[in-house]
Amino acid sequence: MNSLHILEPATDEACCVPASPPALDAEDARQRALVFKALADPNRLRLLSMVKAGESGESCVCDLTEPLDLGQPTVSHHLKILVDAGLLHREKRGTWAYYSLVPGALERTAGLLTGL
Amino acid sequence: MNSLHILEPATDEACCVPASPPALDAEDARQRALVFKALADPNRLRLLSMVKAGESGESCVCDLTEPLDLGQPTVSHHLKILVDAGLLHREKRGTWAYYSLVPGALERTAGLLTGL
DNA sequence: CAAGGACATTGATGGATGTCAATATAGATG
DNA sequence: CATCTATATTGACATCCATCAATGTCCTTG
Repeated sequence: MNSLHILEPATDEACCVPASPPALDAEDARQRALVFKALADPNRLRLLSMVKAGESGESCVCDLTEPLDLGQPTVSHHLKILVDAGLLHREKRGTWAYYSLVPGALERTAGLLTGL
Repeated sequence: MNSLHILEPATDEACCVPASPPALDAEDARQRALVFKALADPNRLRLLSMVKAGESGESCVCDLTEPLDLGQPTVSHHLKILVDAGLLHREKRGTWAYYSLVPGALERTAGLLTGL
């Protein structure tokens, strides 16, 4: 906090009362930043919205590759990042890999923001 | 969507019905990604939480520099990114620059997620 | 078993990003 | 005006990241 909530000493030193302990320790911040890193790419946001919009709740890579203007390896790479961030779930059935939203993941991530 | 919600044609082609139009056009996705890019750094998350925790709702750079383990120019740089993203507000009073949360910004950003 | 298809992995590359040291700016103060 | 202090800006540098081409893996099907 800075100390103008009651008064300043009237002399100098009006500022620079080091803010309360960071309120978010370095490790916690690092963990949360990982999720936002996963969201910090336009194509990954589009992937999430496409998976969410899919009627069955699932989409396979080939469904997702064409609408974006990206190669298949790039889409696989983005999907892996979203899975690692805990936002998407991956299930391999036969030749295809089906991706679906992890239930509640978007809401929990939203809570990371409002609960800062 | 992929067509297993009722049945597969039993033959081939079970997959690869290109997902509905991306549900999020490229430009919209790019804009949203900008906000999440601003959040995708541990030190910026800590800055946000410190500003929010400040009793007066404001913090100056010198309040924020010490708790993090960063130089002053680096903190100024991060703060600028948060301002550009529309998350923080900057007001210069005298020698000091006071940063405060833009009211509702975190909630609106959270809405970007749940409303994907 | 051979061939083909769906997806993942690897390696390379250009571009973005976080950090710092040095410097600039601008307000306060003597 | 000269100096000090708080903050911003610039330039450099190392690292990370998005993308692609090439290749590998695994399943299916003939």
